[in-house]
Amino acid sequence: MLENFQAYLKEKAKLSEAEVLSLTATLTSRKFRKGEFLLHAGEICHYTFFVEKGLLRSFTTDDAGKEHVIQFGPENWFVSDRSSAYFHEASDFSIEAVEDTAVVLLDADFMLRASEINSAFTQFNEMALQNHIRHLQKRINLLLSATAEKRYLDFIRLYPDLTLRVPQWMIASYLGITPESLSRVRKELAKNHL
Amino acid sequence: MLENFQAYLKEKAKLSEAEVLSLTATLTSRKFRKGEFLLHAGEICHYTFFVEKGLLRSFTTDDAGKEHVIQFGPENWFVSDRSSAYFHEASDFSIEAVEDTAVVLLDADFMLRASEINSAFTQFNEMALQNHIRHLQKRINLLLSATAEKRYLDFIRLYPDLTLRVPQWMIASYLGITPESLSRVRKELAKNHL
DNA sequence: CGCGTGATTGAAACCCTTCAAGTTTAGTGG
DNA sequence: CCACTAAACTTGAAGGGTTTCAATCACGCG
Repeated sequence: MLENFQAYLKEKAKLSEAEVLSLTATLTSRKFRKGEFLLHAGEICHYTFFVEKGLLRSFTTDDAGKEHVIQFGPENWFVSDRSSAYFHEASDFSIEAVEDTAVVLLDADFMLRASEINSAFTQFNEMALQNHIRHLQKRINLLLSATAEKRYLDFIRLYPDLTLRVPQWMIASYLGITPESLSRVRKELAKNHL
Repeated sequence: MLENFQAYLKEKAKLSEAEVLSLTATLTSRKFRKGEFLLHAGEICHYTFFVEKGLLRSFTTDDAGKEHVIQFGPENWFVSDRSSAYFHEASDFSIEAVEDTAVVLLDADFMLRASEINSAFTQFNEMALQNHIRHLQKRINLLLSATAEKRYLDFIRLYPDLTLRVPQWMIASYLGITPESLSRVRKELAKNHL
C-alpha cells in the first residue's frame, strides 16, 4: 500500500531506492470508505495524507452551514491542512473520502527524518510549498476576475479526469457557485458548441 | 536604508548581529516614487522586495484591462511574485509603489547565502512560505463564502492602517468588487451603526 | 421496486455591475 | 494662497449574473 508513494519519492524528490525504503519502512497506510472523514474541522491536523488510490476532498463549512471545497486530491496528491499541521492550530478544514481511498499517513517526524536523510528532500519540500502558493494564487486570480463559465472551463481544462469522478455539486462548490448555476452554465456551453 | 530589514532578520529569523551585518553588507536598496513600477507583468521577477518605508501593491490585469490587487505591502513586508522568482517564469503580476517607497532588493543569491550562514534561516523561510499559504487559503475561503460587506469588514479588521493609506478603489479591487459597490457597502455600514 | 441523492428547470429575488452624472478631494501651477 | 484640473468618491437607475426556493426528472443502490 505504499507503491505509489515510494515511486513518487524516487521520481520527484530524487531519493535513492535505499533511502526510500528506509524512510518508508515505518509508515502506516489506511483505507477509508467513501464518505468517511479523515479530519473534522476544529481538530488539529496531525498528518499529511498521500493518496495512493481513490479521491479525497478538503472543504470548509461556513456560518450558514454551506460547504466550500478547497481541494480535490486524486492519486499521487497530498491532502492536508498545512497551516494546522505546521502551526498546530485547529483546522478550518474537514477532509473526506469522495471514493473508497487508500492513503499514506505522513507526520511531522517523517518530514524531519526525510530532511536528515537527504538534503535534496528539503529542496523538494520547498518546491512543493512554492507550487502550492502558485496554485492558490491562480485560484484567487480566477475568483477575482472570472465569471462562473470561465471558472468552469478552467476547471475542466486543469482536471479533466475529476470532471467525471466528482459529483457536479462538489465542482460547483469548488468554483464558488451553486449546483443550479453550474447546471445552467453547462446547458449554455452545450447549446453554443461543446 | 537597511535598518528595518536588519532588525527584522534579527528578530524573526533569529540571526546574530554579526550574521546580519555580513549578510546585508552587499545588499542594495532603492527608492521609488509614488506611481512607479518595480515590476511589469510579463517580466521575470528577479527580486523579493522588502519594504523599508512606504507602501507597495502587486496586482494582475485581466483580459478586459481590469486590475485586481493581489497584495498590499506596507513597512516590514515582503512583496514579490514568488512563482516567477522561484520558477523563473514570466510574472503574472505588476508591482507598483502606492506611496514613495524605499525597498531592499533580495535576489536568489541572498537566499542561498542566508541559508549557508545559518540553518535557522531555512526554517524561517519555510515558516514564511507556510504563512503565505495560510494567508492565501484564508482569502480563498472569504472569496468563496463571504459577501462584499463581510469581506470589507474582514479587511479593515486585518489591515486597519491600510484602510486609511490606500485609496478606496484599490481596496475594492482587492476585495473583488467595484469602487461603486464598496462605496455603497460603506454607506450601509455607516447608516446601521459604525 | 422504491427511496434518496444528484441534476435540471422555472420564476422571483437579490447582489453586484455598468453607465452616467454629480460632488468632493487632492495636487499643481500661477 | 487661490484657481484650476484631474482623480477619487458618491449617488441613481437600469441591467446582468447568480442565488434561492420549489418542483420535476433521472438514476443507482439497497
